[in-house]
Amino acid sequence: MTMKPKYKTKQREVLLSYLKSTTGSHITAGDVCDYFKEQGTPIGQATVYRQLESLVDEGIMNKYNIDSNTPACFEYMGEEVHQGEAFCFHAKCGECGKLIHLHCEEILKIKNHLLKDHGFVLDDRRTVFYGLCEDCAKSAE
Amino acid sequence: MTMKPKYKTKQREVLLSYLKSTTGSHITAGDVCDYFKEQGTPIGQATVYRQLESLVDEGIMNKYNIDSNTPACFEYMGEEVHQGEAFCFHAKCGECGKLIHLHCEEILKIKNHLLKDHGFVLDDRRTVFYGLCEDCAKSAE
DNA sequence: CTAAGTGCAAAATGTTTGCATACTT
DNA sequence: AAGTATGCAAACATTTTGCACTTAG
Repeated sequence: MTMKPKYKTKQREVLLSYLKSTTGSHITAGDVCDYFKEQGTPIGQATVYRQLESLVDEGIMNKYNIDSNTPACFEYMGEEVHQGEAFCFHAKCGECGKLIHLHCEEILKIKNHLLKDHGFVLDDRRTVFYGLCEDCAKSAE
Repeated sequence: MTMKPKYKTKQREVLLSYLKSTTGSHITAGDVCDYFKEQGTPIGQATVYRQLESLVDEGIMNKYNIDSNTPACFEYMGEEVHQGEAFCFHAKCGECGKLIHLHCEEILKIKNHLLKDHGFVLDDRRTVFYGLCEDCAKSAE
């Protein structure tokens, strides 16, 4: 577990506040950099990347790797401790790129199955289901 | 669907034959390039990437994006037509990198659930479950 | 005062592209 | 002959790193 002490810097504070404001949607490191640049208070990209990485370690942010060659997606998860209670899966449409949040109980079954029958501890926050959303599935066929 | 006519070139043949020999494991584009270089019969990396991409479109190979900043993983799926019948999910250990193949029926339930309740057509071949394998889960705690 | 964070510019990586040449059909 | 594929090198985009400097504890 990467859990070194954390300094409360101005950048981290401002970042965190902005990230919180994006709750429910997804942003890339680039988006974050752009935002602060436009605000006239730019933050070094190295800092953005490093903070984002820390926040993922801390469980405050989630990181999704949709495709190689596509920037990683981050999502604010809240600063409370998530002890395996909160769960949130994502389904990503490979066609239009839409990202669907799945909070339903059904999904938990698969988690239990993986654990019991495969000894595999599923990480809700890092798993993405790929496929086609309703709209794209229709127009595809 | 990207399905242009395909020429039967020497590179494609040799590639396909090698890829077939890797059935059951995973390789990166770099691995493929290295292999042929070592064999003394190098293939241009552009060709490797382009063929790999075609093969994915054709359903002969699968592509997995484990992490950004990590090369994409490819897996040989066979040249027979897979019409939604064959299914194969993967669980990836975020710790040791082990990749587990899941062929069990249980997993199909989630596919149906996503379809019925979310209108989402799950792509078996592109979805990867992230988490911890049995061994790593143990040593982690 | 020490450890950690910042920011810049420079690597590093993986993947894609332009283009002239060679091969398939 | 027409349409693809190949391969090289250059281009790209994202992410990481080295290093001197600043800041938090």
